[in-house]
Amino acid sequence: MKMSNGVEWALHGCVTLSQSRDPVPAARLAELHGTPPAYLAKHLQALSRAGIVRSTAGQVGGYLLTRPAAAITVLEVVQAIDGTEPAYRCTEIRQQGPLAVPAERCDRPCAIARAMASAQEAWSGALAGITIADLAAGIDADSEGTAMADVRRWLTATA
Amino acid sequence: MKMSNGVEWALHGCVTLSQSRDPVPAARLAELHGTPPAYLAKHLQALSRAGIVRSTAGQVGGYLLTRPAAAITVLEVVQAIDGTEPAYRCTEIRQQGPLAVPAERCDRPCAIARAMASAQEAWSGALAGITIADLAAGIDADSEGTAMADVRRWLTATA
DNA sequence: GCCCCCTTACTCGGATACCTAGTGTCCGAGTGTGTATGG
DNA sequence: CCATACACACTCGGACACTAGGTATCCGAGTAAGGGGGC
Repeated sequence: MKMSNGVEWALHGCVTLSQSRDPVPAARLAELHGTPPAYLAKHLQALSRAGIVRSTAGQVGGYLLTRPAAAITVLEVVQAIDGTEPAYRCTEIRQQGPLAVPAERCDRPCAIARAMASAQEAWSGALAGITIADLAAGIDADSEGTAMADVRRWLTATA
Repeated sequence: MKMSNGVEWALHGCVTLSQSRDPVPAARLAELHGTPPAYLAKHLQALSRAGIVRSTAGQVGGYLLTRPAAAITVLEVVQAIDGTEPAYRCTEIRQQGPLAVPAERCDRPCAIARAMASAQEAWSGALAGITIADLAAGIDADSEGTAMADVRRWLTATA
């Protein structure tokens, strides 16, 4: 089970975008995070499709959050990049083989699928309880309150 | 984020093995579950390496659980097949780019990594709280108490 | 001086190669059983 | 009748192809700004 690497870039990108009131081009974000520009752009497209960011074309265009950072959960970003379907997919092997269970009695998921689904639920719940604003606050706390100010300064410096 | 398909087979296989006191060959398990025999064998090898099942060679050999089903958690089986490292791997991009944080101040994981780790913890905790015995009981309950008896009968029938 | 149009440079967006990791399969090494033989 | 040695059939284990999804990249379509020209 491996999560797409783009999730990390998308989360960092959203935190950065939360500090800007003007659109930020993908190339600028890539420069700040030291990531391949084109690949980061691909993931930003996914965020755009999910309605988390809004893109503006043209000369001073770029990406911008559609909502306040406190209204965007980590779960939304993860699902936008990595997809919404759960990690465990039941292939209904209980309906296979000599002891197959008839399909009519498989109205509810089997016990194994239920167990995996409950774990997935716990995971999703944890991520849904954290917002981009929380992440920004955490990063700020780690750097004694200077990190976000530095980001804001850097974004406006070369703009 | 996609979990290996072999996890489902391994869990079903462990439930089946919990119903047998004699070794069960991989080919027999594959027949019961309708899965490719060679591929299932590959995953059983992983379970063997993890110490969850014990293999016996020879004419009446096969696989057997090393512990009571109530002492084997779903988490163990999942990690044996899918690996122990978490789905999210932080690449420390905070140390990249023009606003890089010096490595000396990165003694603890960044806020994003902490958020993902807490979610992973919730997921692992949920799976660690369910045992193979619980799964067997759940499957039994779904079929009004006949499923495990049918498995035991089938295992001894063609042995 | 003001308005309109055009050029320009910059942006995103999707379509296109590459590469790792999961999927699936096969054959060889090892082992315990069962039988045939000799005492 | 019992012990021993052998041959056998069956088991696992690791090594070998194949395929899908993630990784990385590029170029074209579209747009807003800014400058130049006309009124």
